[in-house]
Amino acid sequence: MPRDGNITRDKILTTSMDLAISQGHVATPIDEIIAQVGITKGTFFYHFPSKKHLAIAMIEKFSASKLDTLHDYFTKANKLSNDPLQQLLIFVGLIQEQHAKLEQEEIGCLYASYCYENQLVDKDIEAMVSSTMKEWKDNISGKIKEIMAVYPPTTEVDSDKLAGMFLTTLEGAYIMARIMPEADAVETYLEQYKSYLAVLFKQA
Amino acid sequence: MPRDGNITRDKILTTSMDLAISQGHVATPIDEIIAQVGITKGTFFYHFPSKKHLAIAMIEKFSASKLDTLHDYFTKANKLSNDPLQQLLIFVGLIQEQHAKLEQEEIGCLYASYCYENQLVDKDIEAMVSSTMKEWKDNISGKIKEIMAVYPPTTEVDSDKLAGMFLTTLEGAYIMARIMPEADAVETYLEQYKSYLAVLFKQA
DNA sequence: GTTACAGTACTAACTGGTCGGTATTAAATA
DNA sequence: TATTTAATACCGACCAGTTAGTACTGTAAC
Repeated sequence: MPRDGNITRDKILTTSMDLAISQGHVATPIDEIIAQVGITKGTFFYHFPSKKHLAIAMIEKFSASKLDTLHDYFTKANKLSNDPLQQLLIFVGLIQEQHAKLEQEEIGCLYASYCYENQLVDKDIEAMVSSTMKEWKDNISGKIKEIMAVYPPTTEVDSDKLAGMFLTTLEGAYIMARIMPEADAVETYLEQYKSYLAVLFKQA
Repeated sequence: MPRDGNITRDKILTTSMDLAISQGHVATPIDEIIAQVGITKGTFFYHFPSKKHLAIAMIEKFSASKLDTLHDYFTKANKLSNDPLQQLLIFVGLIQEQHAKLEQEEIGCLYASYCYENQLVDKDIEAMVSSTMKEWKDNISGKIKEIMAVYPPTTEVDSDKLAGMFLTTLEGAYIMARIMPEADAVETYLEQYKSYLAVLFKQA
C-alpha cells in the first residue's frame, strides 16, 4: 500500500466540515481548506473532483455521524432505565452533555449551514438530509408513543410533532447560540424541551 | 423612472434581502442583485459603497422590520384580550398567520443566514442583531411574568428561558421547513410552543 | 445645479479547477 | 535479494472565469 490516502481525505473532510459549520461552505475557499490541512491544491482535487463533490461527501459523513449518535445514545438511554419517559429524558440529556463539551464556534448543524446557502438544491443531498432527519424523528416519535401508553396524557399529544419539536429546538438553539449570543443555548433550550415533556406526561 | 433615490435604494435592499435569505449573502453576487432590480453596477455603488455596507443596511432594515412586527402584533394582541395568557397565545398566532402567507423560499431569518456564513464577525452587526433579539425576548418574558401572576404555575417557570424558547422554536422551524422539508413547519412548531404554554399555565 | 440614475469599460484580486511531474510503496519478477 | 513495475498519493505552477470595486461620460428630472 502506498501512503494511506484515506487519512488525508478524512482530514480534508473534517476540516472543511468545521469550516462550513462556522463560516459556510460557499464562504470557504479551497485555498483556506488546504492551508489548514497542510496539503496543496493538486492533492485536494486528487481526492475530490470538485467542490460540490466535497459538499456531498461532507453531508454523507455528517449524516453517518448523526445516525451513529442517535442509535448510540438511545441504546445507552434504554440501558439506564426501563421507563420510556426516563429513557427519552436521558437521551436528551446525553445530547445536552455532548454539546457542553464543544467550543462556541463548533456548535451548529451542517445541514442548516448548507440549506441557508443553497436551499439544498442537489437532489441527492436533499434525500440524504431528509432521511437522516426522519430517522431521528421516527425514533423519538416511537419512544413518545411508548410514553403515551404508560402515561396517558391529559392534553392531546401528536407524537410526530412532539418529536419534530426536539429537532426544531436543537436547530433553533444552534442559531440562538450565535445570534443572542448564548453560549449555553443548547443546554438551556433542550432543558425547556425536557420540561415540556415532563409537564405533558405528569401524572395528575 | 422615479428620481427619488430612496425607491431604488429600497428595491436594492428588499431584493438582496430575499436573495440573502434564500441563498446566502456571500453566494449572491452583486451582478445578480442588479440584474433582478434592473439597475447597473454604477447605480448600485452609488447607493452602497461596498457589499459590506449593503449587508449592514440589510440587517438594519431587517431589524427595524422585526421590531415593527413585535410591537404591532403585541398591540393587536393586547387589544383583542385582557388576559395575558390569551394575549401571548394571540401574539404567537399572529406570527403563525404572517408566515402562512409566505412562499417556501421566503421563509427564513436573515440573522440565521448571516450568522451561519460569517459568525456575525462585524461588531456593529452583532450589536444590532442581539439588541433586536433581546427586545423580542424581553417583551415576551414580560408578558410571561404577567401570566405567572394570574396563573401561578405548578412547575417552576423561568420567564426568560421560556421567552427564549419562542425565538428558538421560530428559528428552528425555519430550518425544519427547509431540511425536512416541511412547508408548514412554522405553523406546526409554534403550535407546539402554544401547547407548551397552555399546559404550563393550565389550572388544576 | 444638484441628485439620481444609465452605460461602458476597465482592474486587481480571488476562486475553482487543470496539468505535468514527483515521491512513496506494494508486489511482481529476475 | 535486488530490481522493475505500477498504482496511489501528492506537489505546485498555471489557467480561465468570476467577483468586488473603480472610473468616467452622458443625461434626465427636480
